[in-house]
Amino acid sequence: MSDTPLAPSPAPLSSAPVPPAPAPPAPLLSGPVLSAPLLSAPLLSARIIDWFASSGRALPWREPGFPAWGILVSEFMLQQTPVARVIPRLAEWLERWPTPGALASVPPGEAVRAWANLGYPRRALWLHAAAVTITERHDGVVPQGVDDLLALPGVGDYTARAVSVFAYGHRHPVVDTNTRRVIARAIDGNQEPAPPSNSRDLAAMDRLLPESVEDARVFNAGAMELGAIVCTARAPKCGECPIADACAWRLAGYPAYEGKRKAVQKKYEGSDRHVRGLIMAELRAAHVPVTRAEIDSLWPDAVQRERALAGLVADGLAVNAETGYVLP
DNA sequence: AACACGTGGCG
DNA sequence: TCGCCAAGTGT
Repeated sequence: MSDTPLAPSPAPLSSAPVPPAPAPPAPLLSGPVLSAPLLSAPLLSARIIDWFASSGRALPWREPGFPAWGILVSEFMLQQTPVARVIPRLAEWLERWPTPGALASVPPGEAVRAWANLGYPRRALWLHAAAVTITERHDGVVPQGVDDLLALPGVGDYTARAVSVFAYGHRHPVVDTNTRRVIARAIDGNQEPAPPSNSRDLAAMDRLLPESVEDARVFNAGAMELGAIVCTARAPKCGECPIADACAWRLAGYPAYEGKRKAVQKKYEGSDRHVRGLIMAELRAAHVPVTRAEIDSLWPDAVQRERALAGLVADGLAVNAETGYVLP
């Protein structure tokens, strides 16, 4: 299946993802990029809401009655970690620590250990610290307001809004990387969004947000879901998209992205992050202090090794005990 | 604003 | 194979 005689191969303008399967659309717009949706906002949101009801995934945190604490934990775990890897860890976590108070009562290192290989272990530390704050300052109840949530460590603008909306049903725009891509394509006619700008992105989402509190919640989730499983970064499935006929990017003929490229992710192999990861894996696995000798055996370059270890200590992820290093 | 920060799966 | 990407946050 290596030869594709049918491939039209029209001079690749860039390395941009090939326009989705059902090749370029029928009528191309000749004019400039649109500044408003072709579909009225209510019509567009209704399409996404209906599509979400029929095609959205049944994820744990979408189950009726899923606790606010569970939503908060899931949002922490989902920061830069794929859904499939989060699901089993989340279940374990909530079984062990069903409330913020339960988590707050154990040392932070326990949270880091249970975080396992989800990546970015500082999130486990932040989640533990958030549980402590919730326990001490909010009577053990996850706060509902965006400002209170924002004050928690590790909770930024996305997570604060997501919890307020998905756990409590408040009406706010929620913008994540998926939503940004959907808006960039469907509304702005661009393959990729411009670099994130909080005020701009929230305003854009706010213009589409249904008035009804319940519709707004579902629309927020639906826009994210659409970006996650249909309007994907690499090979969007426009054939499955509920708003394909109104998509500005599609109607413009899938122009390649022109704007600023997002910084290329630095190579992981051999990086400081790599070394930190090796040390953290060792600390998680050990139930007695990890000796210097053991740490030294993890990575040959002493300078880089020390930098990584010092960084972990500075971040509070490792503690220098009498006989070696331990989780906090 | 640009970068650091883990880990693994997929095309 | 290897670069891109994944429900971001903090500095």
